[in-house]
Amino acid sequence: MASYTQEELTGMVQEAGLRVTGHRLAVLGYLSKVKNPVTVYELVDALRKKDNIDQATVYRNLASLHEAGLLRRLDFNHGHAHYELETGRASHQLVCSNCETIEKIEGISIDDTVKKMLKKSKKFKQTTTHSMEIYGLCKNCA
Amino acid sequence: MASYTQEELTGMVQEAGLRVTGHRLAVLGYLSKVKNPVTVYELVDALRKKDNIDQATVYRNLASLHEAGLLRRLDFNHGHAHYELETGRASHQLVCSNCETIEKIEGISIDDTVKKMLKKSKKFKQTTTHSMEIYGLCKNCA
DNA sequence: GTATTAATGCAAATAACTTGCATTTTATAA
DNA sequence: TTATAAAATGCAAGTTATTTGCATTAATAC
Repeated sequence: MASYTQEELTGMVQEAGLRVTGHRLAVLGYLSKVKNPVTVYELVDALRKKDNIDQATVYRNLASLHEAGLLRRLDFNHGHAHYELETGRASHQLVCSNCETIEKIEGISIDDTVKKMLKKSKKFKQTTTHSMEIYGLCKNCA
Repeated sequence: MASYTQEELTGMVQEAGLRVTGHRLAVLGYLSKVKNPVTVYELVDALRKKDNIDQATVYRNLASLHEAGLLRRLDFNHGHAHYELETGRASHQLVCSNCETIEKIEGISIDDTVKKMLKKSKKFKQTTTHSMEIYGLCKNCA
């Protein structure tokens, strides 16, 4: 999606107050290149082809980057998490309830809806960025 | 939320093509009485107080009822699934990204948004019911 | 009622994810 | 630079949520 340069990624990591390591940059770099949220398995698999990275390291990096606000963690009821770069903008996707197909939809806004929800809420008065998953059947499964 | 009579629950199970058992009715009955989606743990805990039900049975009933379209399975990035009755209507909730607070918000519609998303989609041409989770910080955590 | 097939309990197995610990590396200070 | 404190890493082992195998029991169909 975004595809940052190595220098930009380094800057992002530093500004987040984290140390710059090859593995950390690799995780972030990979996520900056894909268009759909990826699973940890996919990430480990892809990074293993270049570096010798352990899955524990991948999990720890995902956790620290997420904690620092650089990543978004998504769940599509597939039994494992998906991650994507945190762009600051909302993240909306269609998810197949039968197979593991997902499709990110860009260019729509539900800010008004979120405002309405907050107005009705008793427990929340603010939100951070949000994600929305709409379930259905993909063309293949329909 | 809905709170059906025993007869109504029985009818729902039969129409779904499933056998009517005490445990199955208990699971469905419990879910028909709570207002927010519940965790499996909460369900097991609550049902254990009345019946001697095994957690494997709870999981299997949740799976069969979900498969039959009577339940909705939700995930709030808490590491465990939540379930609620499938009402046919959309399910919208605010979710705290810090603690486990969730709040179901009723009475809003995002049908237009879903239509827009489908129009932009390449992989989907229909959706079933949907759920939307908006993340933020609850008043307690803010 | 009896047969068929699904439901259940219990224990063991998986899958996703986390942690402990000894060993590098990175960033900071001298 | 070089020394140092703190964080990152690999590896193996541990958790937690969820699933499964199997023998037994109960629900529906005939």
